[in-house]
Amino acid sequence: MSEAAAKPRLEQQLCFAIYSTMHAVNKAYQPLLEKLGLTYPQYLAMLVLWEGGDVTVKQLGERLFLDSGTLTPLLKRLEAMGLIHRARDPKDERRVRLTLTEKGKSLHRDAQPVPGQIAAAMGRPPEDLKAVRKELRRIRTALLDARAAKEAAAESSIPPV
Amino acid sequence: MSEAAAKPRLEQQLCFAIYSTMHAVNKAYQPLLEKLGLTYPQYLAMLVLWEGGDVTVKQLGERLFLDSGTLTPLLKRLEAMGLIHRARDPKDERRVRLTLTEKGKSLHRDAQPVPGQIAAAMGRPPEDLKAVRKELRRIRTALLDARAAKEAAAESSIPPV
DNA sequence: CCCTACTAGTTTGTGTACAATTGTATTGTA
DNA sequence: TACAATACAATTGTACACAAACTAGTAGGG
Repeated sequence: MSEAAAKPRLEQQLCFAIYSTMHAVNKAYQPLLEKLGLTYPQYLAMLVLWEGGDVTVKQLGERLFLDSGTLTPLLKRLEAMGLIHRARDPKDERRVRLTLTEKGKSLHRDAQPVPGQIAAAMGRPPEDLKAVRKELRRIRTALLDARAAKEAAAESSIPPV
Repeated sequence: MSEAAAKPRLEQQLCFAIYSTMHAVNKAYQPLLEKLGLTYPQYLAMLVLWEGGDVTVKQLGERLFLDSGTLTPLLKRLEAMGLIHRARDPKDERRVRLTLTEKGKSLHRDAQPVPGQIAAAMGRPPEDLKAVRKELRRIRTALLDARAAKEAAAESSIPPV
């Protein structure tokens, strides 16, 4: 008889909160990144490259938790924009090394205000958000580990632990 | 000279934590939902329909924070699977009402264990996750409000507040 | 009643995401 | 050296996600 049973379960799910907040984040970035000509995933890739040195596609994928199927077309677009250069590593032709062009490097300056504007839109000092960030990363790790454990168990007949 | 300046900024960003955790969530759901023949967004739509009554596309979009451009093809797939029925509302032909088929209703039973399995994979009792969920929803609202305020300001020459 | 504005949904085009497959290069091992 | 196993990236096919343009239906003011 209590109304609790009839109450929406959707809004009570953490996963949906992550899902819908991600969309809101994307929409918040969109007008800021539009000026730079970037999408949010493209911006993330540029963030990694701005941090330093040249990187392989695999290394970028490990940082962003994305595979080459997603990154290859994304990186081709960045290359077409003249922001990066893609070239097979002469030392290991399997790898593709990514380097910033001058245009790509100079875009870093234009992107400086972005994090601050997003933080402002979130409406709370970064300290308060640290706990959320930390917990999200713990969840991410837990979910990915559970997945990896299951895959390992499926491949070998040896049960995990 | 401090190493802090050289430290990766990507991992310090809450937005990236949301972004990458969302992907992990998606991957965690995938093997569970595969048995039901659903994707995660399709599952969310079914959750709303399972909650009760028939719903219009617009109402569903408000619940899921998705627009009709995303929902129309998704709902067509659910209809093709025989899970839902889509029909124009005779009272207002602009609206499309969504109703569950018997097959769609019976799928609810098969989906019962899913939330529990996901919660288990997250590796912490739901109480600990409530704070995160709450804060994410606050962030989502703040970002969407900021966006709405900007749109309103752009449309009228009257400055907001 | 007519005409305009508005609303709901569909379509189109671009850009992620990812599983699965393919192609090429490297490594390990007999 | 041969040659199987592995590793890295690209390709293919499916499914979101959203802006913008489009279609059709409704409501409101004259």
